[in-house]
Amino acid sequence: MPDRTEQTAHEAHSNIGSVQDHSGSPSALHDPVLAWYAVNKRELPWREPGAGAWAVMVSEFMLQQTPVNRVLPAYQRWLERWPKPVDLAAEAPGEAVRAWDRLGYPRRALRLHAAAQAIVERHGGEVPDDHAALLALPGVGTYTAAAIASFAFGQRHAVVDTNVRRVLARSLTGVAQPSISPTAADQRLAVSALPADEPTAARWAVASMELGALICTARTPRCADCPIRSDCAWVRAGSPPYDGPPRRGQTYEGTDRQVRGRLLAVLRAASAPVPKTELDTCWPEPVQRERALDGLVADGLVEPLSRGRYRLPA
DNA sequence: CAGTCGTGGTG
DNA sequence: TCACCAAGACT
Repeated sequence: MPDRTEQTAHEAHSNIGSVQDHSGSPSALHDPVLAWYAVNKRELPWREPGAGAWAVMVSEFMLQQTPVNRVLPAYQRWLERWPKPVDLAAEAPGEAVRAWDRLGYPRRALRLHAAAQAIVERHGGEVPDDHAALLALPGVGTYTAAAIASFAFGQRHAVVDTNVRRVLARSLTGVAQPSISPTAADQRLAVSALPADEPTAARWAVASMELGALICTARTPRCADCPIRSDCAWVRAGSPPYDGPPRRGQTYEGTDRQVRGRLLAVLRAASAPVPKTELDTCWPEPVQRERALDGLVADGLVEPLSRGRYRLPA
């Protein structure tokens, strides 16, 4: 437990630049969150000391929109099979899609494969430590570039994922939920909350994210166990409910995504090319079925062969 | 920039 | 039960 006395009267000189009025002071959060993390962090394979940047990168790709518990087995198998970028780069992209299993969003598998090839071609087979170089890799966006640079190389970057956006929205801005999609304001807020010192900033990045994953959760936050509850602007305001616009529910039944998922499941399970007649059994409605299959081919997830047969890309 | 892209666990 | 949610990227 962090040994903090009750809030040491926040100075009234509040604001940083143009960001909205935070009722909390970012620096007041650092020590409690870091201390909490030291005690409560999960032991995850990509966090082990010898994991390396490739392990971090693989985990980050898999964790894009997929929960930790579902990533773990696929992650283990992946690194066992492809311990270095060059190992994956030498494989057919379809093997990456197959090994991706049912993690969802299989284009991530394709992008990770392409990123491995780019790492071999541009960086001698080593995951680059430069933020701009990372950002230039397929499938690496603002978040993932910062995450790899911070987690794997200890650099100082604002690592802004949905967890961090929620933690900052509550603790600093005082609202129940962050904006629906990431905004420039979120990014600025995260930058302003970053410790100045590089190693401390790197620890803050994982720690604040972990806090969002374990305590400051979306549905039912465990405020009673939160190390910064006494400094949290949202708690101080009486934990007001979310009052913004309704969040779009993501329907799945009957969508192209469901059809794509079914088609790809058949192809993943097949060791030989699959006749289209077999794929046709995946979905009764022909127009949507064709559209889904065409989409998969266009995305490079499926390769059409002669005589109406299909397979994962070679 | 809003839409698209999988899958499964859960409150 | 069923809507909501999970370490986003890309167009």
